[in-house]
Amino acid sequence: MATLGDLERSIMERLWSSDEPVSAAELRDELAHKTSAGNELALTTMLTVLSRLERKGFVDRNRKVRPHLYYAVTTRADHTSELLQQALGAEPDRAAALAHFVGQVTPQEAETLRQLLDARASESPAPSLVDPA
Amino acid sequence: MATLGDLERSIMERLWSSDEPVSAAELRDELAHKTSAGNELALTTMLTVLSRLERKGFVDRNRKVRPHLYYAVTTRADHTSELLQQALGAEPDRAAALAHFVGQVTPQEAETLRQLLDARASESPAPSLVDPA
DNA sequence: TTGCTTTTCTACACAATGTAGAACTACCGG
DNA sequence: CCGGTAGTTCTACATTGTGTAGAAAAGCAA
Repeated sequence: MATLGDLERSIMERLWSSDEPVSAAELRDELAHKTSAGNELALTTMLTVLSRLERKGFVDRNRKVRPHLYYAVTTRADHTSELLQQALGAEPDRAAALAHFVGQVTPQEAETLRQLLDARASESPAPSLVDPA
Repeated sequence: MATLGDLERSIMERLWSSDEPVSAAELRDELAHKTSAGNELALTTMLTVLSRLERKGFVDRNRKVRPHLYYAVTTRADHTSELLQQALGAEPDRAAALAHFVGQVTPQEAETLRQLLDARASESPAPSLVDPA
């Protein structure tokens, strides 16, 4: 999975924040992302980056309407989960890494994790990798 | 925390695999990292990359001995843990992300996590963020 | 002091990303 | 059907990170 640049990430954050497809112009206005010189981004910049995100598989768009409307393909949680998997993937001693991780997580999150694990345990005995909703 | 390129990662993997400081020449031989043309890496390439890793804070070296000896500053588990934290850090709904994550982890790892959480729970009531060994 | 070993400096190619103008396309109103 | 405007794609350039390594400098042993 490709990684995201700063602008790309801002855009994804915005797209993830709602399911409503938005136009490039809306995005530019909402982001109010300032260029180094302080000006607002050119619309073409938005369009370029959105195209790249599309190519990377992060967004899709409705081309039937005239200002094309863009939306995220996956959820942010999905993405984060992938990042987590990826971080762990390179690790030969996953248990050790998990140990460190658990050691750094907040108590609330520890509790959340415990509950999630319990829920998981009580599910189908054949554990799926794609967690069926 | 900066990210690592392919060669940088290979080097870190090697350094993480043992506590013995190694020279650039040893690293080059052990890695047997082939350049696109199939030749072995030039020693200077190793040295360049090691310097960059040093600048990034991933490695340090003993400059008192003549072939400088390099070693990793942190452990791999540490690094992975940071990656995990980082992945989670950008996520506003951490619980949701953790849910996805737990849903994708292997059963063995789920068990590991459960044990780690239990161990954690039985520790000092004031949870530290740096898990005291 | 000289010559070899080792390190640092400098350099270049290539990809990703931010940025945007130029050129093209589609559609609405006449 | 046609032109004009809104909107999209093409092309382009700067910057940065990484892989790669030669040239130059530095340290050291004989």
